[in-house]
Amino acid sequence: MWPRYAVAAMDSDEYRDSRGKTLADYPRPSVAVDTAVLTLDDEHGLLVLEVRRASGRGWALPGTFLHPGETLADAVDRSLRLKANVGGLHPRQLHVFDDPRRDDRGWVLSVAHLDVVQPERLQYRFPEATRLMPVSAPGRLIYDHADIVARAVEHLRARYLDKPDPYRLLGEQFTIRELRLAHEHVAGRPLQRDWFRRTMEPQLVPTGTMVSRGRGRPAELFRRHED
Amino acid sequence: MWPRYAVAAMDSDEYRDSRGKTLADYPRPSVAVDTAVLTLDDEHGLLVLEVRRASGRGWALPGTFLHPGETLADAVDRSLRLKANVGGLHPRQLHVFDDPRRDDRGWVLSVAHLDVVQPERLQYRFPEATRLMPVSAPGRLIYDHADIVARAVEHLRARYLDKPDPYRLLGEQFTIRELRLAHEHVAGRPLQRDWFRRTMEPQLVPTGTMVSRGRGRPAELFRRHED
DNA sequence: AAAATAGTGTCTTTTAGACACTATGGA
DNA sequence: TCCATAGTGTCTAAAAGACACTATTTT
Repeated sequence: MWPRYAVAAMDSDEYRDSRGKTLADYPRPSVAVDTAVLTLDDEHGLLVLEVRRASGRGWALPGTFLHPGETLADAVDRSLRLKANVGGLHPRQLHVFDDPRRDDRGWVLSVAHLDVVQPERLQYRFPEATRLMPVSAPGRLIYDHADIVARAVEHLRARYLDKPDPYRLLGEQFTIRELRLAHEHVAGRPLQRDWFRRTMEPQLVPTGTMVSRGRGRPAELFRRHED
Repeated sequence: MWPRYAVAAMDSDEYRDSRGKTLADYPRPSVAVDTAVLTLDDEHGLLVLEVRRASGRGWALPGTFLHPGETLADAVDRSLRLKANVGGLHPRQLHVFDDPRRDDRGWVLSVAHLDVVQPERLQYRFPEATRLMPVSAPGRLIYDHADIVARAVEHLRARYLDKPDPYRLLGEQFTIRELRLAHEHVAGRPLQRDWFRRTMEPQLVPTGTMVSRGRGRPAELFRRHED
């Protein structure tokens, strides 16, 4: 047990050692961001964007070190532009990986992020420095990046349970069928057609436009509510 | 758009500037942890532990800077022992606050945490350097600490919806009534007595022991499943 | 006896799931 | 015409919520 005066003296915002340094002057970790960028493919389902390591060997999620004056979202955005030529996204934090020995380059904390993009935004990505892999078989990834992909999918699943495409995998307008197929890819299992319509339709705005895609009766296009 | 060779050259794990420094040698942020320690009081409901600032003015959540070689959980544990004389907890990450200007002492990232403790563990806390406040009225807190409390409660509520006291606010054994009162304090609203028993009892192990607490028919003590 | 609490039976409402039917286009 | 898909009615099963009753204790 500590005497009470010790508490105030050792509070990090006032404590100074014999050389007059504050705790903030002591060694600091590098802070990195690593992002699982997910997108949707009609054939292969949910895909994750991977980038070739600088050494040329192996694949990783796009990431970078946090620069002074930058927010984490800024750093995620910068890393995606730089490593994969993808821009304009809305990253969300997932987890901080903090094992002091996780990175052989030194003391590096990594803030894992999730980002979701429409497939068209990935069409100009660097063709040889990047690849898209199914989230169910992301290949061999460095460090804890496979773990990040798993957390990203888990997060996405929870969000897609009862709301129509909250992360906007689809464009502005879509049929209920397209919406259901997207949700099935996220959920990793088939969803019931009638139940799906009845839960989602009240949360959408009908456009009145009918579209015929392939065989079968034309379907109505819906869009999201403004908010 | 960047030529492909630029990608490899600027990858953070190989890039060197004209002075041969890697990106990891560039300025790094201080990393702090701040923790909303929640506990339960029969009268006042959910309480949050606050500590007096070193300057003596104002209150804050307990926190500290991350030290080299330490995990975030280690830092949380250290800060609670040092500032409040509370130990042996199991913190969970909530969010990284990353506004470069959020702390007037410089560039400081803060990883917000939640921790839940049984009230007895707080009985030896520093009496004048700490206080316990209701989460609904935490008083004036510095920086974004009120936001951390709100996130902590929100997280707790989600976890307490359908599982019996997952964060162990209560001890080893308890009656269904005690469990329900704890859940009502977390939920911030009364819960239905019969529905609550029917959802929780199958998830508990009966001990066979009956206890009489105050008036009314004695109730059976239950305990959690081993896992 | 009165009041308070434990524990349970049962009814109603809501929701999820299942099945089936009609409607409307393309091949 | 056949087939695929859209859209809807309706039944069933499961879950949530509401109400009431009996049981057992303290005051």
